[in-house]
Amino acid sequence: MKGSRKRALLMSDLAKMAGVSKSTVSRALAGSDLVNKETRALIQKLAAEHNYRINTNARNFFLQNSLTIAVLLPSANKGDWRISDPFFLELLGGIAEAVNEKGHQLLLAKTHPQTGNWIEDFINAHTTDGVILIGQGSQHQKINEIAEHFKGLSVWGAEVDDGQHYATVGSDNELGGYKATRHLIDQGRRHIVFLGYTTLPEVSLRHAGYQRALLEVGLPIDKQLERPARHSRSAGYASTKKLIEAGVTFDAIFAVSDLFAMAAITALQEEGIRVPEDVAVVGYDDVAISAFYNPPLTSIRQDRTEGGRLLVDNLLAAIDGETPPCRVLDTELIVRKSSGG
Amino acid sequence: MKGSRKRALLMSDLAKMAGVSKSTVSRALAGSDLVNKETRALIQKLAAEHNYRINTNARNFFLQNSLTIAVLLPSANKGDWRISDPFFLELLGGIAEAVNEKGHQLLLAKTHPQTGNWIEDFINAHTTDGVILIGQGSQHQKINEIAEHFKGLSVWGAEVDDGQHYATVGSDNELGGYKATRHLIDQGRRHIVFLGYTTLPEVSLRHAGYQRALLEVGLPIDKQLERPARHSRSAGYASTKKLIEAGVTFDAIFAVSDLFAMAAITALQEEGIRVPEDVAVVGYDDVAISAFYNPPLTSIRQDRTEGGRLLVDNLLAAIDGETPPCRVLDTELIVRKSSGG
DNA sequence: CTGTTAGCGCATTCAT
DNA sequence: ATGAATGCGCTAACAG
Repeated sequence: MKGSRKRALLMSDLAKMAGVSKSTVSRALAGSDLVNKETRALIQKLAAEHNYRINTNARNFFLQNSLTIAVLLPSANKGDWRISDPFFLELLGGIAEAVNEKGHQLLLAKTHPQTGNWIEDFINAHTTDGVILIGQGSQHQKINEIAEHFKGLSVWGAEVDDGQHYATVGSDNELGGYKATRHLIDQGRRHIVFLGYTTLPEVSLRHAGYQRALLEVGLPIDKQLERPARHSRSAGYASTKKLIEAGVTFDAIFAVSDLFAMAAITALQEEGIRVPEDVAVVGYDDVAISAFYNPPLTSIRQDRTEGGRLLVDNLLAAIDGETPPCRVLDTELIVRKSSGG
Repeated sequence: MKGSRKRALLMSDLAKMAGVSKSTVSRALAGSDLVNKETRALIQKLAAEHNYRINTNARNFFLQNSLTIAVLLPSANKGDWRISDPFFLELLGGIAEAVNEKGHQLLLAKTHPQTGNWIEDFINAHTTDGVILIGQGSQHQKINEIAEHFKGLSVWGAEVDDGQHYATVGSDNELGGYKATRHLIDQGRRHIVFLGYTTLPEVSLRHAGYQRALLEVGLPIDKQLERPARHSRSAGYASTKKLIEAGVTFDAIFAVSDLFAMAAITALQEEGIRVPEDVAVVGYDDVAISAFYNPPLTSIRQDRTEGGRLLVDNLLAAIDGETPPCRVLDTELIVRKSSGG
């Protein structure tokens, strides 16, 4: 570290102090039983007293690993980082927790999927032991190709097909979509808008759940009510505005993210449409602010702590040569005022 | 990287292919003029074709640096990561942008200030070139002690005093507090609550601005209106509830963060108090969701992109042995519906 | 139980 | 303009 001037303490220094060899110090610090209890204690005391810190660079270099895990957040365009969705942040928190528990460090990187250098850069730079991808987006093909020859991958998203070479972690999207829609139906709503971009695997599954709920109670599937809006705040707003302008009749909205739901509600209220009286709204993710939204937002909760843990578990397993399974998290319907409950 | 089995391509491999020595390859890849134009081109072509990636570990080890910057996010208690405030996330986005531009990587770490292992661990682990601290919190003393003998520090927060050994980057908190309060006064409000925990340097300055605005127009400083609530969502909610229960008269709230403001608004509305008709509210940060809150939130905007850039600039300067100055960012009042505008 | 030796992959003298 | 030799700090054989 350039910042501190004085030469750092080395193992050889400790060795001199303790009157032993570097190897013994190395072993003692690693807690090896191979070394005499007293010498070990002495060395550890010395290290603590002199505030010795191992040179991680040297260690990683020798060990050919880094105890570091990269988390890649796809960013649509510069500035508009998708991480701006609190859900990803909360998930990141869960990942950080788990990564720390495993004694690893977390490297955070943004990526444009468009840009050539992508996952591969990390893979080969030897700078991380593995890569967690947050959101597979519409990159399944590309990811799958990479996963074919590289195993240190763990992906937040949805299982796509059987020929998939990487494991995903994600909530039970189909069931989540079903629960949300079913809840709206149970509130007496009949014209339920689906707000989301079904090209994304996760969203596509939520959409399947939406349709299942409708069919189950004999409601028609009205294409007019399916708004293929992109996964962003402003798009949710614009989409809802267009829906209103088009004069489409609806009494509920299922939005595939809370942020999206909030944007929709903003649009509704600007038009004098009341939530939940005129239109009931359910979101997805149960982001922290949702409880403090006005009206408080009904949402489908995904457990990010558990999600982060599973992502890390899967990754470490993959690095060890195992083939971890795709994991599906429970979803929970959190009923608040926005759905009329 | 354990994940990929086949031995990685080394410089010596490229050297063999090109029929030159390792040194030449090293120089060619670094773009040195010392090497013949044609050989250089050949080597670079070869490297690209065979998808050569330099072993970052080895490089860092030799160079004694890491091209890595750690960002430390203080977390109050496990699980409740302060990063859950979108503002920090947005700031993190700005930092990531700047870090990338400088060709560095970003290591993200949570820390409990209580826990012994803190900044020092990073400093001595040689794993990062420097450390960015997000929010000095109430740790000024501790940080200052560290900064005395270690220069690779850059801190988001507020300048505390002249004997300070580290540089901060932050918005003009006093002016921000003033602008917010003055705006409420201009809306005809007279009983303005200050919601924030003044132990934090940043908040203390915002509070100073609050008082300046009041004094300027001859309004009394009413201690009853100053709520020393902690910097968290739920506390903002609880604090506001208590204020109402106590029967204190007020017609406006200046909250020191948007999240805080939203929590307050939720509390108000639960009690049937209308925003902005009965109570006008101004927040701080102008977080992305604020525009889509209901009512849309008036707030003091801090430029996180610029903030991130300055934090990184300051850090790199500090690492190079310079003594960068504390930076103060402009603030901008964004008027939306919550303040009655 | 402990010391000696060697080498990870790179960038950099110092030669040519 | 290029090559040979050196060493960064550590761990892991291999000997004792």
